[in-house]
Amino acid sequence: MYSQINTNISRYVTFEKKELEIFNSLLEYRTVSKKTILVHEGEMCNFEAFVIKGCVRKYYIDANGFEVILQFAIENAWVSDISFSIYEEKPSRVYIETLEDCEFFMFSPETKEELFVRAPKFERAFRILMQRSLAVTQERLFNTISKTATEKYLEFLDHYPTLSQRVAQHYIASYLGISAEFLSKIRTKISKH
Amino acid sequence: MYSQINTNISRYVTFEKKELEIFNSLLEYRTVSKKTILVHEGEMCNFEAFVIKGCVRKYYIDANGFEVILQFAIENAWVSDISFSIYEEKPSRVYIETLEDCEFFMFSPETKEELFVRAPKFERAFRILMQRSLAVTQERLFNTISKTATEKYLEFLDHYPTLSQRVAQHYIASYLGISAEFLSKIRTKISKH
DNA sequence: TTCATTTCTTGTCCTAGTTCAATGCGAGCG
DNA sequence: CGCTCGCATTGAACTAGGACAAGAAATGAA
Repeated sequence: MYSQINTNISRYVTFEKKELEIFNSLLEYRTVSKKTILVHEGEMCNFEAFVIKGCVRKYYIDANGFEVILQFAIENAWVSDISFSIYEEKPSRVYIETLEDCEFFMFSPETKEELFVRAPKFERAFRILMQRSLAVTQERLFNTISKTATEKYLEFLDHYPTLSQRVAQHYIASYLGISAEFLSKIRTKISKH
Repeated sequence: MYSQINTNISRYVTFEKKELEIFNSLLEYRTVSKKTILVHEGEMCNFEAFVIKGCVRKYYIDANGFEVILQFAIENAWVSDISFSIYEEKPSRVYIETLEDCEFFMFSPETKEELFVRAPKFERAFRILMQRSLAVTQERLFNTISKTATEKYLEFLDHYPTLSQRVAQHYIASYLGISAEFLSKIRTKISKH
């Protein structure tokens, strides 16, 4: 049960058995059914979640009421609203919603702090995870600015080959920052070569 | 001399005098004159820099040879290519260039590691800095996708009021993901209300 | 002070992507 | 089994923003 998350957290930092035991003991296992909203705008995002199974989307709603998907998280990915910071106590501006039936491991900010006190090496692991998320987000920002819709879509397929089978097209369009109709047109053009 | 950077690093974590002394002793002070490129594409980015004075830009060059500015860093900001990771040994894809004469404090990856060994609490401070950068980048991604060019420009002015006086318009355009000509048109429209 | 280089502006034409319908099409549900 | 209802497709008209070109203004080196 813990092997997935332990492999994930050990990717850049090597832990001793004892440290992983502390880690595992603090995790909260939770199943959530399809189409459940875990965080609403304006609420506090009081968890950090590791996806064991399933798929979620994290999104903002813009001034005109349009959803903008910031992240899809599938198996072995982490999701939370990091713009929330315990230090600033700002409420979340994002929504996090399951797209499939999901299994998670979750942390509250308090248990995360407890983890850092009891096994400080995790501070390092989470720093590196954070760093990688930042790298991914910067890459995405660059793509969003510099590539055409078609290029973005092809890159998406390349990068997340399974996801296009699992989530609705209009979610992918929202992730890419284009309209659902235009994505459909791109797809028909691509399919005829 | 160290007060700026010590205030910055102590913003979310409280350090003892001794810890700050270790930190300061590992910093490398460096002055760099205007229009110097600190990292070229394909090179390793072997530093993390804190801007004491001056202004730099960090940018990619896209497939068509266009620059896309990812970040401006002015006084009290950190800049480095985080997509570089010691763990992956990938060469940098970004350029970092000074726009004014600059003063920096710099870390190499090795001295950063040394810092973490000698004063592990810094691991936490850098995790939180990372977290904040991620929040800023996500906000920018959201704005890039959901706002019009005019909205983005007004928000930029609001967010970085001094920067528009300090850097060339076409750099701001590149940061906003729009053409320099179009930014000029936006500006004339705004100035006539 | 002058010349050169870079930056900014303005106009015209052009295109990638949007908006708004209308229609088709599965999949879940009674 | 048929009926929704959300999802995808297609088309036509529209627009935000880009590309190009040429001139004006500012900066800076000698």
